[in-house]
Amino acid sequence: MKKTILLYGLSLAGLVTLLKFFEYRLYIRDLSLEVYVGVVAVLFTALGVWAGRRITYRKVVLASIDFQLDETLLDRLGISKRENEVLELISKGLSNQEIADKLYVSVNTVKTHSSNLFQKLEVSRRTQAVQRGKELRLIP
Amino acid sequence: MKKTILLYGLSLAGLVTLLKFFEYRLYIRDLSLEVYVGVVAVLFTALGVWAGRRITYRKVVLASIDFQLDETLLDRLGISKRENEVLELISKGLSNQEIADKLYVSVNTVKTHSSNLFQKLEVSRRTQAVQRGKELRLIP
DNA sequence: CAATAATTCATACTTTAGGATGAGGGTTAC
DNA sequence: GTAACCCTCATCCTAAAGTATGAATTATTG
Repeated sequence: MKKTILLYGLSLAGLVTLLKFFEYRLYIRDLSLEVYVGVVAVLFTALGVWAGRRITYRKVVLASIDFQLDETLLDRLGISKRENEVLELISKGLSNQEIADKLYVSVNTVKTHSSNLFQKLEVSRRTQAVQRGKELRLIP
Repeated sequence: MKKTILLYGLSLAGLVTLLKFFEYRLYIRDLSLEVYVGVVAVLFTALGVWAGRRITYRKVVLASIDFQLDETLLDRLGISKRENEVLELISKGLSNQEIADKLYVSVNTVKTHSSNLFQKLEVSRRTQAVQRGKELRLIP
């Protein structure tokens, strides 16, 4: 955000310099008012496009990357921390064994977690769990 | 797209009208050049922001909604129509049996398709296939 | 402290998935 | 027509996933 403000400030400074240059030439009378205003319009349109793209990009794209989990949703569904971890790893395409290795627990434990998780998500397979998890915004 | 162009044209027309009004007042000498240029700058910045947002929104958001499959990609990977269908249904969380029912074929056939599919996607499980399929933009 | 919930693990069993292979029928292109 | 695909199906086998149940441990909370 600070970077954006800085960039915006620098752009504005550059623009003002440019404008003053054109304004100077306007008073020297080798530039018509129409051309001057045209230059201003083009420059500020470009600035606006740049800003608009940046704002929208941050809103839309970064919002989906900087995924923030709704903790209260987990509570409502009665999904524990561990179960949620398992869900995330399942969604990454890991097998139960790989999940077990990553969490330093046995496969049986992973199976228990996933089984309980499926009940709470009202599904019966891991692929469905991933779908449901994305619907509920439990996973990105 | 046509709508965008139409809107853009109308906006420009409105802007030009506004500008001519201000230009008129400028010549009447009750407006300074600085104010006139300031108005121009603000108006065109707003126009740019609007256009920039719209362009980015269409690119980013609508591209993910109006999913369009790249046929050449399927060719390059050697994935057949049927295999691609199976991939889509897998990504929807269906079991092999459910896929078989939906496609009116036997489970064995679905297994053959999915097995061949996994080889072409270089994965070994359906969850990984879904991941890879999304990476490659084979599925939305 | 007692009740509750979460985490861990095991065992036994069923179901689903996946791999390997062969094979018949249909299209398409050379 | 025949070679190359694609789609279909089957069989056999292994691996992974999922269900059910019980139990021990550890926080946590009333």
